[in-house]
Amino acid sequence: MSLPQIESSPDRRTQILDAALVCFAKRGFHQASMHDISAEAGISVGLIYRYFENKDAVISAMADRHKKEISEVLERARQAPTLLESLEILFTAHCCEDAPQVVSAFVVDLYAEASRNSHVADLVRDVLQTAMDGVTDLIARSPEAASAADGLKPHELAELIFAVSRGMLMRDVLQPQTMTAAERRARQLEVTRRLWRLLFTGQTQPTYA
Amino acid sequence: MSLPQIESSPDRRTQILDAALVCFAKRGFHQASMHDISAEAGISVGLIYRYFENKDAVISAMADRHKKEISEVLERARQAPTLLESLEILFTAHCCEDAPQVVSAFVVDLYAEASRNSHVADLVRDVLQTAMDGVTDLIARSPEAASAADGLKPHELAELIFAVSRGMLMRDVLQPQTMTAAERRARQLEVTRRLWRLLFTGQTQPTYA
Amino acid sequence: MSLPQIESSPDRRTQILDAALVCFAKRGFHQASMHDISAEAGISVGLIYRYFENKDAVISAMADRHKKEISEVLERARQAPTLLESLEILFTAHCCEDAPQVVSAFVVDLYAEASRNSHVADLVRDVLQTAMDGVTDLIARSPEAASAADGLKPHELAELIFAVSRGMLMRDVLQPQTMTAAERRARQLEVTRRLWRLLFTGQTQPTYA
Amino acid sequence: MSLPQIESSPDRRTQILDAALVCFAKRGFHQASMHDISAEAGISVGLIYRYFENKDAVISAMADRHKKEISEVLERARQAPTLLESLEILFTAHCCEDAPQVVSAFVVDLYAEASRNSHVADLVRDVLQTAMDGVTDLIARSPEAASAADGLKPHELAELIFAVSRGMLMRDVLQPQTMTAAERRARQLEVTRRLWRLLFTGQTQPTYA
DNA sequence: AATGAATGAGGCTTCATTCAT
DNA sequence: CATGAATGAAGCCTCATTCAT
Repeated sequence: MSLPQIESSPDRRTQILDAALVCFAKRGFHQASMHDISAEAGISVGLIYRYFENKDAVISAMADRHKKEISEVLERARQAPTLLESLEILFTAHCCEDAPQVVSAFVVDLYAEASRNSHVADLVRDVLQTAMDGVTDLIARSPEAASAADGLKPHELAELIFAVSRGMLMRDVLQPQTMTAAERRARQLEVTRRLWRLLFTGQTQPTYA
Repeated sequence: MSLPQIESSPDRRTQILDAALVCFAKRGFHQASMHDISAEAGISVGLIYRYFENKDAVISAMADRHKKEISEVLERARQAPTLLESLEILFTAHCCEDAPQVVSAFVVDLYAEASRNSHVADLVRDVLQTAMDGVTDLIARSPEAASAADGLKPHELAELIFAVSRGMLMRDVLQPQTMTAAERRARQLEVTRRLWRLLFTGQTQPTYA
Repeated sequence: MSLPQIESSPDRRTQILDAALVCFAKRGFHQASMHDISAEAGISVGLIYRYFENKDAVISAMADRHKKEISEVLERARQAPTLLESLEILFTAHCCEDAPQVVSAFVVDLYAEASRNSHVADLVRDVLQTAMDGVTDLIARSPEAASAADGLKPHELAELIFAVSRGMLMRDVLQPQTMTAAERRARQLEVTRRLWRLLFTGQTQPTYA
Repeated sequence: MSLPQIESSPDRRTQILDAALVCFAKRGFHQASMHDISAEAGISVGLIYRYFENKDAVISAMADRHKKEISEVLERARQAPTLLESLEILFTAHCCEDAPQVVSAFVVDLYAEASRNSHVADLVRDVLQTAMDGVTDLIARSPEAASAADGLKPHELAELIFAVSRGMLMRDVLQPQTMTAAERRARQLEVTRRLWRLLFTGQTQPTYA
């Protein structure tokens, strides 16, 4: 596929979206001004309008990119040798990227926005559905699933997993900004393993012991 | 004649906060204008400033009220006869009140705000800590805890419970507004029971083993 | 003349004007709010409107009162045994009252207001004219006037005297608020005497000495 | 193509300050709205904020510009051949510029503002000090000073001169706006000469004594 | 392609004034 | 006589967006 130079240079768009992520995470979608974004990107305000129709388009594009990033994470998770490792990848994706709790704040804002902006809501729902389907599939195909706790079906397990994931991400936002990405990651991993043992280790700890 | 004079009539404050909740949920903290709130409350803009120093104070007061409401829910949960019922109360508190998904959107916004407004962050963290402590205690004292899955300690179980709760609330925000409070409640209950069985039924595997 | 109780109790009016002076001096006519005044007076906002039609009326009444106070100062000056003492009274009137540089700020504001509010302008002009006439008369009748410097006529001398007086008052406003009323007074007296020697001591210091 | 980009085009600033002067003189610092200023300048409100941080900054800049104008007047006064001419320049500077009594009203307002705004107070005090020093120096070096009345020292003479100057300016504000700049100038000149004769003609008494 | 000056609507907040009690 | 809750117009300021260069 040839990339027509019209309809935006991908590099510029990326540059702007990178800047937007920082600004959105730092101040929120609607508190971040177009000027903030342009300054963060090191370009002029007007230039943003050459690549995005308006601010809402930037937000939508961010949501879109988020969707792609989640897809990639999912792909990586899929290729992990064990289910546990897959889950670890999924649960820590948001805290080891470039910025520490930047992503968490962005995602919480994304959900908040979704509750009012149906376009964003559709996107987020779509992301979620895709990811859930992927994980459901992952579980269904993993050997551990056989001994899944309590006879829960794969899609029920996936739902619990994602709920915990979202819940931890939401909590992440409250952590003082002094917490490093590594510390956040460690915390997420701990919970992931706890959850994994709970869901897939079959009879957990033998009661009779 | 009652004397509401000194330090603000609680009724007015309540009226304003009720209106603010609707507006905040509908448009978000920063997209909701003071005019929106005054219109929703059926009063003039200026009057809000007799009861709140500024918009931030309204947001803080909302957070504060949220804290008290959570405390009350916790109290009710504490008085439930079984742990399962306690959890059901905790998990459905946000979707059966007066407004349907209003509360969910508000809470997600609250966390988003917390990531930037340290005052709000402190409040939310405080709410969370109190609630977690309460539930930890609840678990520690419940007979089911003895057979808790996987040897998880009460506070670890509480952490998982709250993560799921937050995660479900976050998801709630994506539901089309056509979903009724009852439907949301049903969904929450289902997940709650699933989680409960998982965590507290002792041997997750069939009892006959 | 009997004083009808309608058309305002003089005490309340005085109380309000006293408070207004403090507020006006502290914040300026238009920066001082009616609430400021009521708080300073220890009464409710509404009560001010029982005694004054509106804020402008308070300002006008302040100007009016200023006029009467100047008249009284003038009267005292008239009764002083010597011209120098008369001048000393006139020059220091504004810095020994209850508050220190409160009055100076008020008067400067009064002139500023006069430049836009023709009602106030008329009043201030009237005050000035009356005072000038009084001092002109004082000079004309004093023995020192005979040896007045340079053959200046009484009204020309009066004009100079008032110019210096206003000029010193204006400067007063720049003094850090740490300066006490006594220090201000001392400074004013020094200039007064300098001016007096200059204007009325006949051949000043003999040149030949 | 000139580069006015960085740190504000001086022309725009000047244009805004010119408009602000008119508005401030007409309505006072705090009564003049930003809209008034923008309308007077023929630009939009928002544009002012590209050149000034806020309204206070406009006021400060006006005070700053006043300072520079006074410096220029002082410089011109310094180059006058005789002391009398120097004084005439100083005394009439404010009433012959572009606008008639605009400047007087502005200066009175500036002093009023100085009594509450310490930043402005510092500026005005600085202007005054510089000007006083300049005139003191002017006097000290002029031959007339030798025969100065009454043995007054240069700085004492300067103080009197400035007091009279300020006093006349204050009075200027009361003049009906029908008075032309020329008439104001004439009046100022008359007083200036009177003062000069008084202060510097040596023996005020006829020379034959 | 890129800039940033310019616009103006809209948000937050204050405050003079009124009026029911 | 006195209060202070209530109103709403108006002021300051921000910011998404446009457009001449």
